Amino acid sequence: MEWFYLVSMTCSFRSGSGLAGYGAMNSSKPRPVYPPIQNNIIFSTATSSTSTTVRSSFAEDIKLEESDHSNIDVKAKLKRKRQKKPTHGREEPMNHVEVERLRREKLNQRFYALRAVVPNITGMDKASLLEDTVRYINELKLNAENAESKKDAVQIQLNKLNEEIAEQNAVLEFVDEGEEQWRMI
Amino acid sequence: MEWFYLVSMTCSFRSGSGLAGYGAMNSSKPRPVYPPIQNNIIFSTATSSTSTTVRSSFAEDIKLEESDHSNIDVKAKLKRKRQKKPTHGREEPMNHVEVERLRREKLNQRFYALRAVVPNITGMDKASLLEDTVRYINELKLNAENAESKKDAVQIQLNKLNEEIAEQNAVLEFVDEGEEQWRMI
DNA sequence: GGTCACACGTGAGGC
DNA sequence: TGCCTCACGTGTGAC
Repeated sequence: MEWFYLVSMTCSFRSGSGLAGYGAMNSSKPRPVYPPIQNNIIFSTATSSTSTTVRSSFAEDIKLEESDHSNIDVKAKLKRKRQKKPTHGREEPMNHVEVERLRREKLNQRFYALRAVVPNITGMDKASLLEDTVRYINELKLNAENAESKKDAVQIQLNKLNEEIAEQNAVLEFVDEGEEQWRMI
Repeated sequence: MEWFYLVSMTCSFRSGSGLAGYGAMNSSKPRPVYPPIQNNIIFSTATSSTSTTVRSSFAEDIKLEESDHSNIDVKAKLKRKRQKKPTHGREEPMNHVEVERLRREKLNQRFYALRAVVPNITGMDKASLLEDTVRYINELKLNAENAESKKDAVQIQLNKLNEEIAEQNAVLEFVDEGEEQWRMI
């Protein structure tokens, strides 16, 4: 496992080597691997004290990296390159390549952010991630619904008890009043 | 807007025309557009009676299509094609193409399913979808947490009131008993 | 005409 | 070993 590297390395050194020849510079890029957050480990729904902290800071790193590098630096570079060459034979579709690379990069960052938010991920591929995301959203919806209905039920019980207590207080007051009147006689 | 078509059209007619020449049959495929479910309309969190039904049936369609077509039919076809040609000049990487197509298709179905589950989608592209998904998950988490804590608070109040009522009942019983004894004298 | 987003085929690499 | 997933460059249609 010597090819392990972090997520933000995907956004590094994007300036040179933009030749239009296809499949030439493809071998220098290792396959990305995801940081070992909740890989193949089934968590119960109650273990969210430590992992949440780690994942939150991780998502913040992603967000900072995304809003700093992608949206300003690369786009300005693209603008400059575009104005230099109006229409040539081979250097024209280079910015298209870079734009596409940027789009892919952004999409992958969103995937990483999603991976940081969704627990109980069963697989490492993107399809499994999306599947688990749908499952998790439905689960959360059900939980919220259950908690809400339980809260409503308890609230109804509490209101009923409040009425009961008010009634009992009225009875007590009446008894006290009668007792006092009875004593005055 | 005459190029509007449904989602399940992406999964149709995948059998023939697998030539290795690139970019030939690409012009007959229009740009995919997503069904008009909650597009640019901001829903509040309380409107989930009609839209949920529509989205649920839609997700079921996706699920059925995926588990029927992708996992059995195409894979069996790939197995047969693979055993026929061991190593040839041009027909060998065709199954790779088809496998890749299948993978892309599956991933897109997951994207559609996610789009059916997540409300308040701000953009039509995949990156925005994932961004809104993360936002929605955090929102749901917060909602569940709030409902749970509210439920706990109301439950505590109810327990306190129950104790109070029991105490008052004891007092009443004591008063009744004393009154009875006082009357017997 | 330029931008954006997408699907496609393809090489590479991990399991 | 083959199977599967991924990133890449490219073509293309809609804005």
